[in-house]
Amino acid sequence: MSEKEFDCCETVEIHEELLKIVETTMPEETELYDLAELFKVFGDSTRIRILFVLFEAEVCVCDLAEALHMTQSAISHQLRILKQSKLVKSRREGKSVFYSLADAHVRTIIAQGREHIEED
Amino acid sequence: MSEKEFDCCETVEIHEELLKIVETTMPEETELYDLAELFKVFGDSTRIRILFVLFEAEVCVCDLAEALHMTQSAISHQLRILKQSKLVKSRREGKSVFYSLADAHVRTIIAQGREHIEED
DNA sequence: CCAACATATGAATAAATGTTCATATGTTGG
DNA sequence: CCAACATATGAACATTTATTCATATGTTGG
Repeated sequence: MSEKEFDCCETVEIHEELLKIVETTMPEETELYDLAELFKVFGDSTRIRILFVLFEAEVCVCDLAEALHMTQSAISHQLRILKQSKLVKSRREGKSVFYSLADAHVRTIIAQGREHIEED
Repeated sequence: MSEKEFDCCETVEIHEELLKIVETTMPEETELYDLAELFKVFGDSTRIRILFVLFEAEVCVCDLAEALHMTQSAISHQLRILKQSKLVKSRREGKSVFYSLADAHVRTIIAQGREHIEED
C-alpha cells in the first residue's frame, strides 16, 4: 500500500525520525497561530514607527499623529492593534489618552530584528 | 500663522521636545521598511512551522512538505521568502536541496515572541 | 448642559499576500 | 542523452489588511 506517501528523497529512516521530533517539539496549532498574529503586528512600518516613539516616551494619540505625520484616525486604528496584542497599554488623562510600551519583549524583538538586518 | 498645526493637547513644550527626540532616535525610512518586511516574514504560521522544523534539523523540501502536510509548491514558495530574508540558507545535495537556519536571531525572536504571548 | 476637543470605530477602497495549478529548471542513474 | 525525480517559479484567485472619510463616544471648561 501507499509507501509512496511516506517515501521521499529516498531517506525513509531519517524521515520517520524527523516526523517524530517535529511531532514532539512543534507547538500547538493555536500557539503557532498566535505567534504569527503577534509578528504580523510588527510587520507594518507605521506600527514599528509608533513603537520607536514609545521607546522614548509615553505619548498621547494626537502627538503620535503629528510626530509621524499621519491622521489621528490612522494612528488610532494602529494603536488598537498594538493594544490588542498587548504590546502597548493606555492610560486616560482628561481628554487625552496616553500610550506606552506594555512590556520588555517589544524592545528585545525589535533589537534582534535590527541586528539581523544589519549584519551583512 | 498656523499654530494649530503644531498645537495639540495643549502641550506645546513637551510636544516640541518629543519631535526632537523622535527625529534623532527614529531609524531611517529604509531601515523601518526593512524591519517591517522582516517581521512580515514571521507573520505567517506556515513559515513559523517551517522554522520550528529547522530548529531541530537540516531538512529537504519534500520532507518539509510532508512533515507539514502541505504541497511541495507551497513550501517552496515560503522557503524562497525565508531565504530572501536570510532567515534560512540552502545547500544542494544531488537532486535534493537542504534548508537550515541562517543565524541565531531567528531563535531569539521566536523565543521572545513565545514568552510574550504566554505571559498573562 | 453644551460646545469644543481628543479619541475610537465602522464602512469602503486599494494594495499586499498565501495557496493552487501548471510548468520550467536542474540533477542523476542507466 | 533520456527518463524520473526534486525543486523552483509564474499566473490566477481568494483573503487579509492599511488608510481614508464620516461619524460616534467620551471628557472638560464655562
